[in-house]
Amino acid sequence: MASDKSPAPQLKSASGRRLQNRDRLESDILLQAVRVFAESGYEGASIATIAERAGLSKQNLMYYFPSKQQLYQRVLDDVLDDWLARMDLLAHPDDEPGDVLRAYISAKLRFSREQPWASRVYALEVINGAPLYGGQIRDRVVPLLRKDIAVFEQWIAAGRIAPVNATHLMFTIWAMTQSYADFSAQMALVLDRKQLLRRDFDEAEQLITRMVLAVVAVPDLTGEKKPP
Amino acid sequence: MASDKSPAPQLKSASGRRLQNRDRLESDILLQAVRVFAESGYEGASIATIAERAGLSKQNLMYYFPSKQQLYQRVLDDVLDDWLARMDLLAHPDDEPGDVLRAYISAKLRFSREQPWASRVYALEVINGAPLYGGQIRDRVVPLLRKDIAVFEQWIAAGRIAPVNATHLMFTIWAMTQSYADFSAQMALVLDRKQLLRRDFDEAEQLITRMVLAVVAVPDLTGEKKPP
DNA sequence: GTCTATAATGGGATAGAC
DNA sequence: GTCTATCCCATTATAGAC
Repeated sequence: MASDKSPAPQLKSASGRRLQNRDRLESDILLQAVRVFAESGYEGASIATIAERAGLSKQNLMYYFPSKQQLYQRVLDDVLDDWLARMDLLAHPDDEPGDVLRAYISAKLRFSREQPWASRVYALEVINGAPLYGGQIRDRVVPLLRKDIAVFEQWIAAGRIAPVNATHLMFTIWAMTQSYADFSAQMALVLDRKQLLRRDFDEAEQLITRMVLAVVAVPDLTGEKKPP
Repeated sequence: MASDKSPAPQLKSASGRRLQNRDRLESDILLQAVRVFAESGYEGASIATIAERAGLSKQNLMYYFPSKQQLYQRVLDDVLDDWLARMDLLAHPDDEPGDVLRAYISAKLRFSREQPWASRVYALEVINGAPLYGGQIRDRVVPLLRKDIAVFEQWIAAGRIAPVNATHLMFTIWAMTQSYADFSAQMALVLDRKQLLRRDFDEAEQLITRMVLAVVAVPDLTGEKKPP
């Protein structure tokens, strides 16, 4: 995480504290930045707003992040890092397809619940056609999605799940789970609450899991009815 | 469509042509505006860009739409008008649930295919928390969604479909169909094409329909296997 | 209705003192 | 590393001639 090129090992405590301070400031800035970018988009977000919320001056912020674009790309990098780390679940293609799918849906929904701003910033970029981040998506996200789709296809070839269009199955799982972050404002209006509750996510998880398992014809063992 | 308050009936052809001209200019502007707003968001879009693409000067555009906000709200109004007109399908709750669901999914996907910019502008607004358009969403969209959800619940109560969470069923249908407009850039990258093809939408429709019908336990009669 | 000119604002970025 | 001051540019919006 932190760069390892500290040139003054003799003052370890002081420089360490300084480094810690800098890291803390940077993460404060990034925490506010992801929210502001999610609320207003790249152009709509202003450095001044981010700085104000993080409790420092605009010019001081620009000491840590020399340009708005660099800050934005760093925000997206962190979003991807977090998401990719959580989504390494389909790396076990030999497990039960039902278990893997359940875990995948659960992890993706959890990301929507815990990091809604991250999800939204990424969505905004994709909707706009990924003008600033298309390269990273091509290099980091697309290969992962393709790998997951290949796993689905192996399962189909081995007769472990019913034949479906694996690519679109991935797209729909992505769409359903993602929307609980991106469209939560509209969902909250329909449900007549200020924001989505844990319960809503649990109910969503149950339904999405049932839909996916039903279409690939894997017995649904989640919940209510248990074998006697 | 055109306003009927023409004050000079004696010059019907001239004033009519003028009115026609104005309408044509307005619709040209709106056509470009929805694209630019979809590509860059509200703040990122500039009047100058819209005017340039529509083939007139920035100041001239502002003669027809006195402010950026008014233009934006008019764009969103038109998006909603189009969408609401197409989505009046669940108004026939006595038809076969399977037929209604098929038609609904098909119409929503068609909207994503034919009006991707409209879909994206709306999505951008919702993701940002609907700061400028929340009132209209509450007044026009939410009641419609609630009505559709109530239809699902009537079907469940009558035993015509399996018991599911009707609200989240609506959310997932919305999510899956919407994403074929909003996330088409990423989908195209995964599929290694410049843009989605008609075929992709057809395959999506098949899978989404199968998923929805499977989870509500309605026999799926779409396609491949027909009774002899 | 369309043009030129211009206000007025806001935001990103830089320079330099401390 | 943090602050003050400032530059520079893009953009919305208005005024007024034709």
